[in-house]
Amino acid sequence: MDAQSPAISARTADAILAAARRQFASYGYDGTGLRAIAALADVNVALIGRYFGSKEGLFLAAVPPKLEIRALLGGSMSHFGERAAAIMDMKSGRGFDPMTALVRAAASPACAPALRNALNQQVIAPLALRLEGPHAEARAGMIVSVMAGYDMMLRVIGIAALEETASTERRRRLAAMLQHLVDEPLHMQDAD
Amino acid sequence: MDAQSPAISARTADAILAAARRQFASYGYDGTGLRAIAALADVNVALIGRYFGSKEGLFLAAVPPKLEIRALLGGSMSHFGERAAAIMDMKSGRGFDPMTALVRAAASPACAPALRNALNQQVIAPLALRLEGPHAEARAGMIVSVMAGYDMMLRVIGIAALEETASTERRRRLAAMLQHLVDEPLHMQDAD
DNA sequence: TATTTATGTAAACGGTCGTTTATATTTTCA
DNA sequence: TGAAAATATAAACGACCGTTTACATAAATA
Repeated sequence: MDAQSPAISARTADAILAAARRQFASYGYDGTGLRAIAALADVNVALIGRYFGSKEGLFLAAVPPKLEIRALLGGSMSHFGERAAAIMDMKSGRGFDPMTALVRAAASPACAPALRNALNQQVIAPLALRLEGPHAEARAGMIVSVMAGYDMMLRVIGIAALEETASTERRRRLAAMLQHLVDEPLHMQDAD
Repeated sequence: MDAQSPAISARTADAILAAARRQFASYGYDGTGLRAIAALADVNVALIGRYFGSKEGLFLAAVPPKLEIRALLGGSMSHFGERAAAIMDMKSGRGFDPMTALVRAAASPACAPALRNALNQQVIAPLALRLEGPHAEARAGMIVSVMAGYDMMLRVIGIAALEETASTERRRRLAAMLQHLVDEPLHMQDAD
């Protein structure tokens, strides 16, 4: 086989990817060690190097492809806020949450460029296509900002004011924020 | 002198604190090395240990005390959104920005608890006191979420959709988000 | 000046990290 | 079966980290 593309066992690669997603989402990029990923995947550390080249390569293969907003775009945009807020609230502790992984890894210089590109192409651009009215891209960016900030305060830092608020109350408020950005052209008609 | 409280030179301590703030805000907690801080402060590395005990001790002394919202609370709450958005937009590359430091450090387990406490006591609580109507704490938490998310997307990740939007346009949109949360009781009267 | 106190410095320690090298085991298939 | 390819492993490397120790200088004080 070609020396630059190592022998691949799909099962092993998937195990590594799954373990990496869990660790990156829980401990961020810097806080995650390759040995911990390998142990979780029940695999030797050196395999990570062979399969993904480097820690950065593994991160790029694991996290950015999972950043997408398609699940939120099914349905009418007049209920986008509710839909998005419901999904943001549903997150199970078990599964891998790409938004939390994004928030936890964003500060690492090795990740930021890839996350920026993935956000632009897989989230902001498709979302903007669904937004009517002017400044669609900017409003899409702002929608992502609100969701990321919410995730950061609720799950990464753990602000009591959010944690102790009833889930339905939190959802309603988040939904209003997001829907406001979707409907901005309507509001602007009776402003300045 | 007491063995537990080391000899202190206020000038040196301040130099270390200033350098630490710059580094933490630029590179996050994990991405900042004590040797880099020492070099920037023109000081020996060992002094950091003597003055602040540990890296975590230095961070706690440098960043959390700077997290406060007092500057935003001067004036009527009916213009809080505009005021906050203007200040968030004004950030110079030179100075130390505690909000960016927060976003960059939030993922590190050594920081999150202290940041949570500082946010609660120095930002959310005083802000909630100024909010009229129900759910003041939850709304204050949401206001902080929006500001942090905005900072993260604009400055830490660098989303083009926000960067390339005119500053006045960005400000207006952020201001509307924040003011919506301040005025929520008014909106709720003609909702459900 | 002599002695103590305050402050700063240099060097090393133990540990963890990402990565690499060299070797072993399993699988494929002619 | 036997050679070749694919896959996995163990061990080590060098670099950086936060921290500590032992020592040096400067300031203060008696």
